[in-house]
Amino acid sequence: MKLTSIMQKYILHWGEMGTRWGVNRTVAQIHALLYLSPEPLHAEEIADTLGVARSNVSTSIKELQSWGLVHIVHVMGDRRDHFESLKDPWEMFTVIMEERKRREIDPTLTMLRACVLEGESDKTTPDDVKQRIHDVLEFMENISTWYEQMRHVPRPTLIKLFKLGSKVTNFISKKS
Amino acid sequence: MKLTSIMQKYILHWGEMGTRWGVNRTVAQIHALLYLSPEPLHAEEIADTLGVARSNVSTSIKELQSWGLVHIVHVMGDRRDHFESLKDPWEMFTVIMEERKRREIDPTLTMLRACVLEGESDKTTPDDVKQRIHDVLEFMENISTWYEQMRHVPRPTLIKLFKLGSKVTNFISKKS
DNA sequence: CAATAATTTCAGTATGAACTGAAATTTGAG
DNA sequence: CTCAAATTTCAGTTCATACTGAAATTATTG
Repeated sequence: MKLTSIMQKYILHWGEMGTRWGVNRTVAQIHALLYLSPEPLHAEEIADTLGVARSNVSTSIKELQSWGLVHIVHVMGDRRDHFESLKDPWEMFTVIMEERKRREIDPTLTMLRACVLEGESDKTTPDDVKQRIHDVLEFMENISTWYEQMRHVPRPTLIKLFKLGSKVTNFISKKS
Repeated sequence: MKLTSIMQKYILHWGEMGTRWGVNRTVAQIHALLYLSPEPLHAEEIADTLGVARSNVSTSIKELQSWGLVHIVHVMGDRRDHFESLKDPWEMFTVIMEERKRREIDPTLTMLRACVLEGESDKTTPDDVKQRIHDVLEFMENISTWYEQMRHVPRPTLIKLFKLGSKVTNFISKKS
């Protein structure tokens, strides 16, 4: 696959940004490439296009599949696996949110609850310290519950809400 | 500073989670320690408590200050700098959001706009590829604008909105 | 059921970021 | 202004993770 200057710029930047998240450069680059690509690509083509080892592509694709961002596709008369990315930015966004919640928020909630529980029978930890742990727990539980509710709202409604922006708050702040 | 079992658990977990973000372990641990600590700590005490080099604390504190999560405090009759963390989870959250937007979203928007611009005078990139870059730009601009609006909403209103959760959507989906 | 293509695994290597400790610099007190 | 304490800088080292290439495994075709 031949990359135009624009595609290169996009893929390189995405790779950089990936490292700022928990994602490594190659994984992010492959995702960018598959997102841009008009048709599904097979592993070797990805390796050639990005200049990385075939085996590296294999591992990275696995990672992207575990996020649910990339899916296998089969092409008639070709035994090789082909891969394609989700194409809807909104969907990619929600998939990533979902997964980050699962990998980061949920384990933290578990840890915080364990701390609070242990705190009940622990006389050595000062009360104000316990209080602060409790504050974090409460905050994250709020975020979590809010998110749980929001993700069950139908997409069109969500988009409408989104488009409204701060207009929703005019209404809310009035009714005390 | 003596860490109780609970505090250790909290700080170690926070350190782990830090690495999942862009933050390194020590930086995250120091932040956790300062958040829990009832009073501001000086660098050496932090180094001793966490078992890291004095110089490492210096660098990490700089990082935390650049995020606006930690501030210098001076204690009467002590020339050493002391440090304290923001204590309000909501405030910490918004500070982090703000900074991540600045470091991650804004540069990406710049890149995407450059791609779209270059695309206007580029005949080599297929139209559907250009379209997809445009889609991402549009999506991120939406997020960005929404965020800009939301951050100017007064905190109490925001919290109210938050507490409402998906109740806001009942209203919205009705008026088509 | 070969033969071959495709994919995955994995041991070893490369790379980059984090960390240390010593030296340099800055700050503050007398 | 001098001295000591506090802080920062930085060259070298450690450590974690990404990456490679070869070998092993799995799948597909005739």
